[in-house]
Amino acid sequence: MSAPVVTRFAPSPTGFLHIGGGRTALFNWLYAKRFGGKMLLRIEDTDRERSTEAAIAAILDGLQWLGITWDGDVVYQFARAARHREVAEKLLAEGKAYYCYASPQELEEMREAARAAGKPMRYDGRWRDRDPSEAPAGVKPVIRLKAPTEGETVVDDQVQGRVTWQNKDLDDLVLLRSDGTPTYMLAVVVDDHDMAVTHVIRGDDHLTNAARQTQIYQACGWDIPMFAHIPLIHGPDGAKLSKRHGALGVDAYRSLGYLPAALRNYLVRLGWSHGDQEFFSTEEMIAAFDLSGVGRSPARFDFAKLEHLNGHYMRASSDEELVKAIEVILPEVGPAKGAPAQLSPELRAKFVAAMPGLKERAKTLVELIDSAYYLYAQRPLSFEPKAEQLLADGGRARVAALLPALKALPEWTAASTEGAVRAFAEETGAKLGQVAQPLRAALTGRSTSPGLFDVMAVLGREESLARLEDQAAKA
RNA sequence: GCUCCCAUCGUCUAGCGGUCUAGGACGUCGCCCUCUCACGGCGAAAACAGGGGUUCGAGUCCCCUUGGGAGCGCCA
Repeated sequence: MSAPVVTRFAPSPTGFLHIGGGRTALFNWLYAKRFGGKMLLRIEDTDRERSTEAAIAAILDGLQWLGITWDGDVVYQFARAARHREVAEKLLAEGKAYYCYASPQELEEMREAARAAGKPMRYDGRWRDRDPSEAPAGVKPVIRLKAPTEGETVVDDQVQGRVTWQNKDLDDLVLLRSDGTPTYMLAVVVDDHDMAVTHVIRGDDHLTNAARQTQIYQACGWDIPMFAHIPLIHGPDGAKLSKRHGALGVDAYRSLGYLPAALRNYLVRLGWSHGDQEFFSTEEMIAAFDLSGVGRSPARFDFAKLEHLNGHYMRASSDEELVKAIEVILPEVGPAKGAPAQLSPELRAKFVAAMPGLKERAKTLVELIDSAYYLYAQRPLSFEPKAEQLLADGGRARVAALLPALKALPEWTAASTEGAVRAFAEETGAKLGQVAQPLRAALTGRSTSPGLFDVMAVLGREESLARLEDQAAKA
């Protein structure tokens, strides 16, 4: 009987949930689901200066939007400080850790000297074997781990393979700060142990930390969890995905008009693969996910591919789902694009009716809103340059000539208007496109749109004829 | 500087010694479909970083070089 799988996502609340964190959370979640285990959520808020309530809210909100759930209550690391200190003091009592009275300035000098000499920048262990009686008066000491000086520390990583460090290269890290609060290194180990975490899946910027944490586990005599360090996501330029390179919070992707399912599918394929499969439903992801499929090299973030996936998921969505998704972001992105912040029942009905033609042509919800301009546009319409050109180049005359036939239609449907327009084109010896394009321009203000006759059907007789008359009058 | 990690088309990747004249996807470029734009279909260009080994045989194993990345805090 092996212990049930327990993974955890442990962000520090110093900012929004960025895309890399989102993927880490996704991998942890998938792994837990795959093996019938649990994913825990721990907020690493021991940095009291930088942790904020707003960031915690943003992270929780981001996870929720992505559809990633966690088991049990959220664990706040700062609340466990007493337990962390207890472990540090236990190690101290057992002789596996010691008080270090070196001042920050002393440490800085040590680093400077090492840098100047081209040596590794490590703590030199000056208090490791000194008697506490030599302690300078009035200095609050930190507690450092008495790390092994010989031999090696090995991390058997599920993604990176077997990674080895010479212990002489690792220094005595601080476990407890002079103010009695735990360092990240200690807190992570104690929490993961107490939370019974079996698999630590995180970014490979933590790979070196895994070695140092392994030493803490060993000093405590605890079982070491499986480690899996996944490669980082880079920006399109290959550099680290940083804020200045446009690293966005997941909330930004929502505003950009991406669907959670699309982002999840994009993210899971960034660094992980399952043969040639590109599309994964959530169920398929869970069934197929494993650490053995995770690659070791960093991936660049590619918006073009994300857009393609998003278009795929939009087309696969029902009209009603799409309109609902639009309504979520409309208050935020609508007004700026000249669209309403909310859909009236009448407009909403038009959106639903036009959705089949609209969703074929958009890659994001924002594009969808934009291309639906003709639905919420008020007369007189504004025209894009290309549309204006179509009308100016004899288009208005054609619209005017065709108008009587459309007005005479006994019923107003896509089929009936199409019949009238085709008949008109045939009579006048024009190609359908020569008639359709000016009509499109007059009706939508654009040179591109969903099928012309669907547009007229959704707009209705009255509005369609009014827009056409607006142009015919100027012919 | 020191330690560690990585390296297949522009990008994400398949490949786990022979089935690779290297496959898929995005993007790009043609053609088809067509009332526009998309979607869809068909097709094309496009990669094993370089050099040494090991082996009957290397994209696949080892070493070096080069190029990326991460870490080196009383931050997380």
